[in-house]
Amino acid sequence: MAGDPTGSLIASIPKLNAHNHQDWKFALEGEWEPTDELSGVLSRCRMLYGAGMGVNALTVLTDVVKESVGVTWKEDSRMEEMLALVDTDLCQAIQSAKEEMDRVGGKGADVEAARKAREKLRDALMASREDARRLVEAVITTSSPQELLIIEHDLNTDGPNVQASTKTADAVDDVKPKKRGVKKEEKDDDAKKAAAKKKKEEEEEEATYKWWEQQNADRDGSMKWMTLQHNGVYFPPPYEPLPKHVKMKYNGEPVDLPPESEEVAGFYAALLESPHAQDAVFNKNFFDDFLKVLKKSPPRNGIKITRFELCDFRPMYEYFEAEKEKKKSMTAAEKKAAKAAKDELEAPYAFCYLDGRKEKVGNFRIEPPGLFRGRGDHPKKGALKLRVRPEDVTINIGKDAPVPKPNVPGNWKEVVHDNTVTWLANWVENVNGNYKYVFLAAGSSLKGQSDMQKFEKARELKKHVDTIRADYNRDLKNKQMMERQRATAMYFIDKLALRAGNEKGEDEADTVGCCSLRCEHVTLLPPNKLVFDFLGKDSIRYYNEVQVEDQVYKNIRIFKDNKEDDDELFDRVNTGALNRHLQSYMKGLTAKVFRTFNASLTFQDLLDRGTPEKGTVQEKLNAYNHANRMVAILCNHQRAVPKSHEQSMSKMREKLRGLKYERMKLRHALFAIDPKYKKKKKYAEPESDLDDDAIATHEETMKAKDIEKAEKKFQKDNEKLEAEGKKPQAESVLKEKIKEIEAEYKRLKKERGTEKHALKKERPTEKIEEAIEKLDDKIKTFKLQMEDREAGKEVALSTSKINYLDPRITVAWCKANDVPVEKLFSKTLLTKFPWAMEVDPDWKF
DNA sequence: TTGGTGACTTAGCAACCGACTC
DNA sequence: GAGTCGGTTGCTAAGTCACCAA
Repeated sequence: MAGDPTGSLIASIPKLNAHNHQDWKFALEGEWEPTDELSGVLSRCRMLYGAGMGVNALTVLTDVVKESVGVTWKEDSRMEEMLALVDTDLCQAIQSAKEEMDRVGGKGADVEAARKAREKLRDALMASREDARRLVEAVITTSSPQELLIIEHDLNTDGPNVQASTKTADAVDDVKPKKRGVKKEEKDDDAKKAAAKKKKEEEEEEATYKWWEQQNADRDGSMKWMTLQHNGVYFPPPYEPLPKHVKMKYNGEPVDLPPESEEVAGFYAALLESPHAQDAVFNKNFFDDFLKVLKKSPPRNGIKITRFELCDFRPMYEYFEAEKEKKKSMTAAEKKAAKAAKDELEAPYAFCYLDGRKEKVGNFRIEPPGLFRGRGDHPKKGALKLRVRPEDVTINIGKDAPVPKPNVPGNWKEVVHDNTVTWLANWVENVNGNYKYVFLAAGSSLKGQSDMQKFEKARELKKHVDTIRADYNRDLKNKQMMERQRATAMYFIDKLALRAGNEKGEDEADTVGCCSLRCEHVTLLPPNKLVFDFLGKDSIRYYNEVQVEDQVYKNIRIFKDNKEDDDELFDRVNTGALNRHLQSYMKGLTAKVFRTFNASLTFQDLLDRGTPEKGTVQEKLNAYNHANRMVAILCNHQRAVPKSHEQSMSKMREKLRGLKYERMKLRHALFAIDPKYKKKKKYAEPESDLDDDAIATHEETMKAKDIEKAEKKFQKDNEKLEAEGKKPQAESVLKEKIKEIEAEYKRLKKERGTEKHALKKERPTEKIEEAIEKLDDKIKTFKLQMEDREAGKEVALSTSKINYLDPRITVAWCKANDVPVEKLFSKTLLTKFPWAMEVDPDWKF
C-alpha cells in the first residue's frame, strides 16, 4: 500500500468512541480541539493514554502506522527501529506532563499550577501530533529501505518537534537534516538509542515472560494481582429495526411492532427452523415473555396478539436468511474490511495490563440479548435474556487505574478494586440469576498458573491414592451407613470418573452426578454387574454396564432396599461431606481432582504402552488419538455424530477401493510381463475386500466420472469456440468420445480377473514394484485414518485435551517420538500451554 | 449442618475459516 | 474462483467447590 494518498489512509482509520474523545477534551478543558486529518491517529494515542493503558506513544504510533500502510512495511525491521528512535522523548514528555497534572489536580486549590500543567500536556500532545503526521507521511510515501534510512537519519537529527512536511511524495525531500551542534546530536542519539533499547527489551520481556520460572514468594495465594488496568467491556450495538416491509404476521395480518417487541420477535424468528422452535417448553417460555414485552410495547396497528399458534414469524426468518446470504456473498475484500472495522472497534477491550504486563482478555464482549437456550429439559429454555446495560455491570479494576467509560450510554453498576479475584467485570443474568464474568483469556498468566496448579495437584494425588483406595475398600464394609455410602461413592468417582454430583434446584434440568444418583439410575445385573443409566452434565446420557467388586454390588443392593426409584441412592452423602473427607488426605483434594488424575494417568499409561517405537508418524498419531479417545470415553465426552460423517465415510471407502484397484492393476501388469511374479506371495494374494462386485462398482463409478468429465470438456470447448466466433463441435464428437470411454470399460469388464486386466502402459518391473510398495503404504495409512474417523465419530476428543490431559504428557511424547507438537495442539492450545513446552522428552505425569 | 452466594472450570454446539478440489 | 469439508474458535450453559451466615 506504500504510496497511497494520505487522505484515503487516514480515512481508513476507524472513528473513536465518543466517550474517549470526551475524556480527553475534559482533560484539556476544551482548550484544544484536534481538527486536522490526523486527529484519528492522535485520538488513538489519547484514547489509550486517557484510559491509563500505561501509554507508550511509540507503541501507539507504530500500531497506527502499521494499520495505515498495510502489511508491506511490517517486515522491515529498520522501520521499527526508526519509530523507536523518534518517539522516546515524546513519550517521556507526555508522561511527565500527565503526572504533573495529576499531582496538582489532586490538590484542587492551585489553579495556576493546574493551568501550567495543562499547557505542558497540550504542548506534548501537539508534538505528538506533528510526529504522528511526519511518520505517517514518511511511511506512506516511502517504498524502499534506502528512503527509510534517509528518513531515519532526518528524524534523528531533527528531534520530535520538526515542522510537518507536505503529504505527497515530496515529503521525503522536505525532511532534510537541519544543522545542529554535534554534541547535542550525539547526546540526543545516545538517549534515544538507550530508550529504544530499553523499550525493545521491555517488549521482548513481555513477549517471553515466563511466569512459570518466577518465584512468587512475595504473594500469598489469595492475591491475584497488584495493578490492573483495562478498558471495561464491549456492549453490543443497539437494536436496529427491520426494514418497514419485514413484519411478522398474526392470523394472516402484518403486525406493526415497535422496535422493543420487534427485537424479541426476531430472536424467535431466527430460530424458526431450529429444533428449539419444535420444543413446547421453549415455545411457551418464549411466548410468555413475548406477551410481557408486547404489553409494554404493543403493535402500532392495534393488533392484539394472544395466541402463539396464530403468530407467523416466517417473513422475519426469510429476511434474516436473505441477509445471511448477502453477507456470505460479500467479496473477500469486503469481508476483510468489515472484520478490520470490527476489530478496530473492539481492540481497546481485547487487552488489559495486569501488573504492568499486557494480557489478553477472554470474553470481553457482553452477551447480546436473545432467548435462553438451556440444554436438555431445562424448564426455563426459551425465556427472554434481557439486554445487559452498564447499570448491570460491576467493574473490577486497580485502585490507581482510570475508570473506563462504557461504550454505550450509562454508568457502571459499581466499580470495585478486589485483587483477590481474577475477573474484570461481572453481571447477573436475568433468566437463572447466575453470575456472568469477564476473565482473562486461556493463554494468560493467571489462567496458566491455575491450570498448572490443577495438574500439579492431580500429580500430588499419586502419593496419596494408595492409602485412599485402601481406606475406601475397607470402608465398603463399614458398619456406619454414612461411611459405607461414602466409600461406595468414592469407588465410583475413582473407578468410573463420575462427577461429584451437587444438588440441583427445581428450576434446572434434571441431571445428576455421583452423590445425586437416584435408585432408578443404577440397576443390579446379577451376579456382579451394575448398569448406570442417567443424564449427566449438559443432559448427556451416561450409560455403562460395569462389573464391580462383590461388596460394591452388595452395597448398592442394600442402599436401594426399601427405597422408591426417585429416592437418592446415597442418602447419607453429599459433595460437601465427601470433599471434606478427601481434604483429610491431601490439602485441596476434591472429587474433581480424581477425574484429572485418572484421565492424565490413563493417558500417560496408554501412550507408554501403545506407541509403536518404529512406526510412521501416522501410526504414532493414531496411537495418540486412541489414547485420547479412551480418556474421552472414560470421562464420557460425547458429541453429536457430524452431519457429514456417513457421506465422508462413503467417499473414503470409495477412495480406498480405488487405491486397491490401482494395486490390482499393477499386480496384473507384473504378471503379464513375467508370470513368475504370480508365485511371489507378496503379489499373488488379491487385495482384501476387492471382489468382483467391488471391482464392477468401482469401474462403473470411474466410467460415470470419465463420461461426466468428457461432457464438461465438450461444453467448455464449445463455449470457447463460440466466444472466438468459430463453429462449435457437433454433438457427434461427444458421442464418439463417450463411445470410446464405454469401449474401454467394456474391455476392462471382459478382461476382469485375468492378467490382461492390467495397465495399458508398459513399465519396467522395478518401477511397478516400487509403485506397489508406495501404494501399500498409502493404503495402510488411509485405512488407519478411516478407522480413526469411524471410531471417533461420537467422541469429543477436544474436551479432554483442553481440560484433563496434562499438556506436558503430550509435549514430552512428541519430543520423544519426533512428532511435531503442532500436529496435536492447535494454535489456541499452543497459546494456552506455553508452560508445558519446555519439558524433557522423558517427563512423565 | 445447611443453604445461599460467588468464583471459577468444564462442556457441547454453531459459526467461522482455511485447505483442498475441481 | 466457487464449492466442499473438516478442524478451530467463540459462545455461553452447566458444572464444581470454597466460603459465609444462620
